[in-house]
Amino acid sequence: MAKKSDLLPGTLDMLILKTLTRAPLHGYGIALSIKRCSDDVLTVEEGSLYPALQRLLLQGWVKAEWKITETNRRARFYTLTAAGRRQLGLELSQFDQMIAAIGRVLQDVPEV
Amino acid sequence: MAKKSDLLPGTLDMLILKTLTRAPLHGYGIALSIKRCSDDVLTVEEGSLYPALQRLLLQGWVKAEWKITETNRRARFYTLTAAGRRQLGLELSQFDQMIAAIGRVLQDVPEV
DNA sequence: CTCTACCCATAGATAAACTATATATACGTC
DNA sequence: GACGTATATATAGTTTATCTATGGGTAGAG
Repeated sequence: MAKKSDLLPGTLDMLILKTLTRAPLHGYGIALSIKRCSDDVLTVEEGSLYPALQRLLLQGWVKAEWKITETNRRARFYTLTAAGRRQLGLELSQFDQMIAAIGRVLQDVPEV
Repeated sequence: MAKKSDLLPGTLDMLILKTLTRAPLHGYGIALSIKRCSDDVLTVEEGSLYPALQRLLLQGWVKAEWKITETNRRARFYTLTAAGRRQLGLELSQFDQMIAAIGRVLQDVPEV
């Protein structure tokens, strides 16, 4: 009942960019990382992840190259670009501002 | 440049329901209240607000009646129902959980 | 009588996320 | 050697939420 979304809409790009600040990763690894870091609260579906990566590539915020994984499979590894790092900074500050603003609305005296 | 949205998508219903815990309000008043509470960070556009109110009515989370405002105009005043109060509780807890999860992903050791 | 603030509502566009599906490989096990 | 599971990428099609752009209308000030 009422499981609206696996993510907070509007936060996926930020989460991906942040994940890539640690190390280049392939798509599958990004999804796993976000899932694990969030203690299974955030699940990035494939149908959300790969289109998002295409967007980020197109914007020049990440670059990609095919490599072989530790498990000996072909995979596209994504690396954060300088522009991507700037974009992450921007998104983080906007996110903080929004969350703070929402907090102000939510904590405003309940009439009990 | 990169002003994506006036709101964090997925949070509008919660903000409206929360606003109505203080007192019944008409649509215009709800929008003003959210804008002011958030120090002008959150702006609820009319094209977002009224469809949202229709959704909430349809779900039975608010009820509406036409009244006359303090400024002597006709307006629909929305009141939170018991179901709406439950829904708000649910959305608040899911929101908290999401924000906490996102926080864990975002604070996770930057590789500097 | 005109302007501003107040008030409601919908149509259409856009964007982001979802479900479902397709493809493919490495490796373990039976 | 057949089969299942975990790994890995990708797209098509749907849904949903928000936005932009409009339309209508009233009260009161100047």
